[in-house]
Amino acid sequence: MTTPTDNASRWGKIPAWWLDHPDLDADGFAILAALATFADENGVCWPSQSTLAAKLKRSRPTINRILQRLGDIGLVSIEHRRGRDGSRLSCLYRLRIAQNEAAAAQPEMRPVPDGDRDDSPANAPCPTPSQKQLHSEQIPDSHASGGRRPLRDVPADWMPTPDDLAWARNHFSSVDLGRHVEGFVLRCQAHGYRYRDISAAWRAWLTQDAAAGKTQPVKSAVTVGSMTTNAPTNAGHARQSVAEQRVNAWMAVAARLKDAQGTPSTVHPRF
DNA sequence: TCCACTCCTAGCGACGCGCT
DNA sequence: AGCGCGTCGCTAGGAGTGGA
Repeated sequence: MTTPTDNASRWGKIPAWWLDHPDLDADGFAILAALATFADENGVCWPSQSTLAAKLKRSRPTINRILQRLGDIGLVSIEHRRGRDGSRLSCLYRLRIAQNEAAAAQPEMRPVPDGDRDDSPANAPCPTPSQKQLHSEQIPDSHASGGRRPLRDVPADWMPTPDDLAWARNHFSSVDLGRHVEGFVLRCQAHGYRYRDISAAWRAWLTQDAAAGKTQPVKSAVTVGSMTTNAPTNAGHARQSVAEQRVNAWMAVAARLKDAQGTPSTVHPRF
């Protein structure tokens, strides 16, 4: 446990994009913020659930449940730890700091030694001195204009827009988008998820799944620019899902539009 | 628009597990 | 006994819905 003096010298790094995450609520954000105050520059920490519960004035089961949720949506990875003697230690939490953080793109995320590092003062990670706001320019909130949109169910035949597909191809060229769209729709229907902006939600899911390594690579090259798609007539893809076929069709349309407009392929969406 | 009812969810206590 | 965590079941409050 930390003393007030330690708390005064300890602080955390909170990425602004967390606020825009479609599945992150106030409770989840509070825990992320609390974890951030314990985390090192790589977002790694291991305070006990009891400590978090005490800090946030909530019961430990509540903290546990919210942590599970954060793990489910990919903002935190939870690893159970054992001491040298086999005793059970507090869980290790890896905060997802970067928005497009892919598992393979985190070489700086080195494994944590097995020492009994916890939230005690001596082990509280020391924040780097370079965590000042480098970009003071405020980005206008896209939700501020036009009012608050109503929540919508994700229909069974929902498909990403050509812009969504172009964005996905630019950011995750190796991901099987058709399969991911199908999984996204099924997941939303299974859990009853509703969104104000389904496209933004899908992009967020894609980003999370790619970071968590839950996406499947394309079975063969799909080059939007050259209009090459997984044709259903291909014997190797005879079992191509309806969603995949729809996505491929959409990608073909997107490519046509792109070619027609002669615009650069780079898309810069924001969450 | 107001009221009553129903349903869902968050929060919590209690208990159990595995280990020293 | 103590520690850290998972899970079950209960309760209270809020949201949603339908009728007057």
